[in-house]
Amino acid sequence: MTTLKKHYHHGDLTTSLLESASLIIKEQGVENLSMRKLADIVGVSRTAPYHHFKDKNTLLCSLAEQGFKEQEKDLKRLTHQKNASRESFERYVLMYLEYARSHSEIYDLMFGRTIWKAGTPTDSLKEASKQTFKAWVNWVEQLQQGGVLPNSNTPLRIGQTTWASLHGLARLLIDGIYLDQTDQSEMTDQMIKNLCLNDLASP
Amino acid sequence: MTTLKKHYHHGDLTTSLLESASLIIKEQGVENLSMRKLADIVGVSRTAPYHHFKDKNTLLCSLAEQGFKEQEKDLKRLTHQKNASRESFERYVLMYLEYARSHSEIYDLMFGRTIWKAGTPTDSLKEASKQTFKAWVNWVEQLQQGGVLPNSNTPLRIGQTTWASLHGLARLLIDGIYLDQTDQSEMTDQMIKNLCLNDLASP
DNA sequence: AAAACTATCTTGACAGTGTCAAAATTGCAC
DNA sequence: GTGCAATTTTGACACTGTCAAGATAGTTTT
Repeated sequence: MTTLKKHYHHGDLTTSLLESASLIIKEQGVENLSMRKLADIVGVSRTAPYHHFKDKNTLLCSLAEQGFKEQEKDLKRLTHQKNASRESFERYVLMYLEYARSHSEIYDLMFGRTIWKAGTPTDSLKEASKQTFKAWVNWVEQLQQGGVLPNSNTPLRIGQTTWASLHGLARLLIDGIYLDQTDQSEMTDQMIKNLCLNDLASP
Repeated sequence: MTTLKKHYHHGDLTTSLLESASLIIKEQGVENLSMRKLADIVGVSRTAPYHHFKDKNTLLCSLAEQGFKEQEKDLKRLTHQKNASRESFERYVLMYLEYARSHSEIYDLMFGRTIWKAGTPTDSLKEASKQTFKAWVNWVEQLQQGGVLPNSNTPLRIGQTTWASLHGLARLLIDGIYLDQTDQSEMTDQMIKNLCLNDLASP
């Protein structure tokens, strides 16, 4: 973005576009990203991006895909660590919510309707999201075996519901409905309690 | 919408716009609602709507507000019914998810970023949503007293988290991420189990 | 070396969007 | 009927995504 060559051929427009787009949506939100502004910032004509991305939707899918890849890496690291303790799970929940907060626009692309309903998810994106979810379910399985998450159902089902809960919380924190910082942290604490298997041992 | 008078003055443009807008977003999604098309359908010029709604955002807020009002009514009915049983809660959860599914576009307006983040919620909308949430918390309190929801925290906090979970599930069902019908119903069942206080009585 | 080819980028154009300012039309109170 | 206020229209502007056709540069072939 900073290095703008004045050659006819840009060099590596594809990644340049992705980087700039990522920056724009981070700072101004996805609704303020236009292909034309993006092209302008990268220093190229309006339609140049269309030789690297079929359309705007495809570009957004690419952005979302990066997010999934990153999340999958985090999950796999946790799973290989083989530390399925409650503390470990708590750390992940906090990490998940922090990611959602600090990359709220990417998060919205990953799970929001912009791509999944209004747009059309790329095959590549669908695959990435599926892979990430699989990594999540794997970790949930470990957490069940570690006695952190309930064993009352399959890893898939427990994974779906606890993730839905986490996702719901993330959305509320992100979408501008809950802004009070105190509420946010206490909601998170309570949510963890809701998700985890209660320790029923008497004191 | 069906009755189009050819007078200069439309009669009741405000409600006519709301009705048509509601129909359009239901059938084509909120991203396919344009002020111009809307005006055209109602049989009025492009800018006529702007004398009834400050801008598109305000119109959408009005739509969302209707949704909140309806939801509040449902909740108050439940509360006055004083039947804080698990069955009653289950019915509400199913009803909530069914509303989200069948009015997915309105639901998205009520809780999504279109209004709350990308746009600016009207004072009137903020008030309506606050009122609805209060009604929800009131019912949660009854459910806690009825031993359906956990008593480990205040009605506000428990209300926030269980609603977040419900909302997360609703979003997944709505936003096109989970489409498989079998998964949907089993996820719902499991979610209810997660939310409710487990009956620990031995058989 | 020149010529042919391919990848990349640009210009021009079209249909669509939200919304503002000024002008036109109408219904109602007097 | 006259005046006023509510309502609607026309014109305009600055945007948007994206297509078709042409221009340019780097690469390969001869």
